[in-house]
Amino acid sequence: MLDDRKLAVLRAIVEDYVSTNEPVGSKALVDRHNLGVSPATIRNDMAVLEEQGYIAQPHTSAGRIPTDKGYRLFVDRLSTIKPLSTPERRAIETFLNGAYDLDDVVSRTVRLLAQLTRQVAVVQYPSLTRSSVRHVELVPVGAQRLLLVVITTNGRVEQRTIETFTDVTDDSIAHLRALLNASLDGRQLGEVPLAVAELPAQVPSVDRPVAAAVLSVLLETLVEKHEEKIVFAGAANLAHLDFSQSLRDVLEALEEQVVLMRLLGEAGDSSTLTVRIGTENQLEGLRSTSVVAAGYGVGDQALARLGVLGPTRMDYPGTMGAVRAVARYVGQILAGS
Amino acid sequence: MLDDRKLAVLRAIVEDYVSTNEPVGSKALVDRHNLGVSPATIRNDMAVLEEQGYIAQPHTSAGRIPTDKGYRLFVDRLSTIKPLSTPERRAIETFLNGAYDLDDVVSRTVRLLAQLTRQVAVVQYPSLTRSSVRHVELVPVGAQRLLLVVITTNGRVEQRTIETFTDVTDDSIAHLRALLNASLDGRQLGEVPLAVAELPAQVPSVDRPVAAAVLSVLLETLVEKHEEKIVFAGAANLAHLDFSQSLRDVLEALEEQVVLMRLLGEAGDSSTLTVRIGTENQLEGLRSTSVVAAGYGVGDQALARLGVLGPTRMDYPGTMGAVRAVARYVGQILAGS
DNA sequence: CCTTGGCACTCCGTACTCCAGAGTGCCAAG
DNA sequence: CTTGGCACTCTGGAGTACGGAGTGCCAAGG
Repeated sequence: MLDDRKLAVLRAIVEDYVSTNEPVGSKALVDRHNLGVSPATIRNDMAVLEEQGYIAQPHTSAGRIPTDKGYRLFVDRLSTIKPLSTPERRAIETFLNGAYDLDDVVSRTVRLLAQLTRQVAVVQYPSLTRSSVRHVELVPVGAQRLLLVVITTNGRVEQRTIETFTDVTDDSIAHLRALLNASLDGRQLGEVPLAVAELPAQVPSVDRPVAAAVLSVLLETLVEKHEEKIVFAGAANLAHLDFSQSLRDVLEALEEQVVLMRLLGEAGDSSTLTVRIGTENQLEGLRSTSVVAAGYGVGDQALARLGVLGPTRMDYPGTMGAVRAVARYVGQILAGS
Repeated sequence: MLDDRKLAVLRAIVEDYVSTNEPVGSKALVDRHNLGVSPATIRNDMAVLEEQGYIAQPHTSAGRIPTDKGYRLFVDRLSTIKPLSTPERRAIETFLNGAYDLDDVVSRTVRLLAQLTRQVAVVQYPSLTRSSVRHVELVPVGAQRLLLVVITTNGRVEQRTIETFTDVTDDSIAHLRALLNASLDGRQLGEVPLAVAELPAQVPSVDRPVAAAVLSVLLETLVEKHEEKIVFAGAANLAHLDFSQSLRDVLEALEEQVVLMRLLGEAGDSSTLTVRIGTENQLEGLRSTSVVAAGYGVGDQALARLGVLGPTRMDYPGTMGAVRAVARYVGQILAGS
């Protein structure tokens, strides 16, 4: 269907359009890439590519620009991920090594990725499911309120306040705390629900209501909340693009955790790069943006995802290289901590 | 210098310009406000106002727009803070009451304020200086690393990892933890540095280096880090404004914690509203934005600040009302927890 | 001394036309 | 299948004209 030269033409169109942001014509194409044929020949090829839906022209008698389908073919078959330069690698290292905290790792990562790609970076907090409980703390706060703190092996600390609605004696709290630690210490988070189910039986009946409240909050905290937390950076990089009308939509999407979740997509292997181009991600208002995302984590197991959002007219090889490199490095950092 | 009618003219110009976003002329002015005089008279007044620097015209033969100085006079003398409507108050209540967490309070507050004012909201995390230590936890994490967790009375949890560079026995850790809690529990954060200074003497000399590392991290955590944390929301509200060239600058400023700190300004009384108009805040790129900020906290003591950033052409009375109301309500929430 | 109507003037924004340039599609020849 | 030629289309910028809004000034009136 598409011979080698037509594919070369498509690649050249994508590359030129990405770098110049202007529709590219047949003459410019033969000038900048030595294709060894004349503009007229290119025009014939372009007509075929257009008929098949890989490129389009904004107006009659303008150059061609790639369609989403064209970018898709480019990403899948015509490009190779561009490795980062040495200075870039070094920047990643020095920047991320300074982090002292999970929060800090995430916030540094997102800023780093935004700077590297000059686009909007999005990072999801690592999931806890693969880590274990290291310690549970239960502290009275004010009259009828407790603070529950769970410390996990990957350095994460989750906290929640709990309304008890009745006064609780210090003894009861101490007892409950001891019970929790005895039962949960060292346990993988995935096993927590089972372990928790057995606990109420061991609590004196007076404290049952309080224990129930604590346990339900504990489950909520570990199982649900943290999965959703996502941060972004680099919104300023959108401004110099000519988004104009849809800029507002994009900014709105970035402030919606749920939307960002869907954008980053399902967690898979750590190493897999996902690219969603234009209308491939269903969201209204993100029709002209692409997302390059990857899982990151320890070993092969992805803990969460991170990625970059930019215009469909994006440097895919470079962006993919940056996302992959950062994802790997963050994985190493997390493994070491 | 400026008689009552000239002030009324200035007020009318500000109000009209804010609502229409177009330079306002003498005829439109007498039509919309019943000033009881003719356009020619208004023109004379306008000439005076312009000479004094309160208004300016974009071009000869265009209407007038307020200058920063004009807005300043308007805010100081010509406007009264607009109280929120009942539905708005109710929205604040229901929205903020659902929060279960300090993080949650802050993130809900910032989104609420952005929505109420349809501008960019900025909220600083509450300072810890007025609260007390409720509990200190020290947990081994991996081989040569400790996790320090400090729980404070206002429900905040601070965490940091510490490199020890040597192996530490569980006994040493337990001892150090007991020591920390004995010495710091219930102490106001302001007093912590003094209390900490006395601790090393009570540690066996073998553990001195580790203790020193822990204490220095403890001080850092409580005294420095948390003061800087600031979040924002509502960037999408900037898009529909015609910022165009400076939009990038504004977005960049919003991602710089330090810049946001300076924007919110010094903490003063809880109840004081601060308004910085245009060039009054020295920052490049924020020349055409204004900031309305207020301290919030428990009682009269401000713990931190929150505010709104928008174009100088802003509804000051409405924005000030929203900021004041939200600040008060957040104070109540914090006092109750 | 302030206010008012009249009037000439300035300038913006829009609409319109015109033209060059870039790019295309098609065709016939190699 | 490739290529040069050619007529055609469309965009974008430059130039021009013009209505409208608004001003500043002046002289008259209260």
